[in-house]
Amino acid sequence: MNNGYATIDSRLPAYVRLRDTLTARIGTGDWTPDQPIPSEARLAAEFDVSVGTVRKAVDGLVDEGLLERRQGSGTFVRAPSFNATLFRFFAIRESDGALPSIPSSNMVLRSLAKAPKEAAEALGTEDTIKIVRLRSLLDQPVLSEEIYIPASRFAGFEQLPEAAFGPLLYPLYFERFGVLVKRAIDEVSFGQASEVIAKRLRININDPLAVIRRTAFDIEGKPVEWRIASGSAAGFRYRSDIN
Amino acid sequence: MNNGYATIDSRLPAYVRLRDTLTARIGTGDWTPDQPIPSEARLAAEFDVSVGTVRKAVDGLVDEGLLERRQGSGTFVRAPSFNATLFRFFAIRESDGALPSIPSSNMVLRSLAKAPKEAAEALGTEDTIKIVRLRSLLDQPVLSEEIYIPASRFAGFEQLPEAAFGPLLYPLYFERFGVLVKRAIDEVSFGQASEVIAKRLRININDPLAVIRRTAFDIEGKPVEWRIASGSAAGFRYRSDIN
DNA sequence: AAGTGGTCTAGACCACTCG
DNA sequence: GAGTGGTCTAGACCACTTC
Repeated sequence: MNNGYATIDSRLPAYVRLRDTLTARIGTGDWTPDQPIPSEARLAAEFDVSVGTVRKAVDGLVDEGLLERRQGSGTFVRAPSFNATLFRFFAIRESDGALPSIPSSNMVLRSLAKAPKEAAEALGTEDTIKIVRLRSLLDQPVLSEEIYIPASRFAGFEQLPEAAFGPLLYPLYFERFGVLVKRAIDEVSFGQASEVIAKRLRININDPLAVIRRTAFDIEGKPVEWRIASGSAAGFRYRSDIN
Repeated sequence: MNNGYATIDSRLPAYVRLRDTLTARIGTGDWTPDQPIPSEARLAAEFDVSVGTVRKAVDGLVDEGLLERRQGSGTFVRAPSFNATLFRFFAIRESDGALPSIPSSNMVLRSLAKAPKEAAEALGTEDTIKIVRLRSLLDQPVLSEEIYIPASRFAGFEQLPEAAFGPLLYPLYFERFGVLVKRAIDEVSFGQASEVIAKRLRININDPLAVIRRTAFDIEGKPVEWRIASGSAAGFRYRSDIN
């Protein structure tokens, strides 16, 4: 890992420095997913290294999922593919009919708030923006989410227009705040519905509840989001692919 | 993916053919984790390719976790590292005291058996060996497991001496049957304890239950194990690292 | 036909481990 | 000091996409 600070040169291998440089360039949004980035030969010339070294740098970013090669066309920035990777736990189904779609989202609250202990520990700060959402499938609420993000990195988030929000937050993080979620740790457990949660989900108090806590990290490994999501345990499915 | 059969030559790139050849050689156990495999230069000579091509083949296997490079020493077969990767869901704790250790295991039953529908579908065969285990932490049963493995690939499994079994099955699969678990899909859900399960786990009938279904796959992507594990929902934790 | 990534080579020198 | 992997080069030819 790195120390969390801008690790520019030191005496790292050329391909590592190039990789970091490219990562930064991707992060700024200079390059868009619809245009190829400069060709390997061009990059080699620009950075005064051999094509082989460029390939090795690009290889790393392809592995990380940031870039995508298309033979004959060029190399492209990948539109964040949170679809497949980070949203596997919405394989919630109703009465055995498979429903793999992404739930719609209703914003309940957005405000500056002091993070609760668990979130503050995960994020390393109490100074956060709190987001409460209700996610529904076919107008049926299935998941109640409480999300905390560091106010320092998401300044102004609480004032974004409603229209800016789609069903997924991570693309928004990236587009508006340059925060790219790269990795997350989920923890699934079971509990019972509190009064508030029961009302939101339209279930009874003390009904069994599935609870997912997630800490999400950016490219540099710094925590950028903590969330806790609750849904009725009945019919709940969490799928995880272990490689 | 490949078709599941020995995909030797066809007109694949040299590094792919070499990678497959090396994989096969690792699978047979010719190479042991305590001895380096032949050096890159040696492999290049043996297979009549350049060192760069050998590196690319080895790179792939390192990424897959089958090999491990040690600069100055050589490249080694990795002792199956199921520890870190495939056993993340045993972060079960008791009353808030973190207990990250691997649970011990008591064999309850081993026999040839017709797989239940779910297992048969996952494995593609009904002809299986059934294993029932009880896993405990500090003499407290925490997880009841029912495991099905294809009889064709694990012939004689039901007759292995008790002594052959450690707390983990995957190393055994590899050492005795050459089956290397490479990937698995877990599904966590919620249920209630049946009479049998309740008795095994020493809880009450209908107590809330966490249920984990897993399908495990070998290097070639063929399913080699289906299991269902149940534990009391209270205090249950399933951790998942998403990259 | 031009330009891109995909494969492959043959060699150089460096950094590290080990006897 | 010998042997190993780690980095890097400069070039070749192939396969594919696009115009």
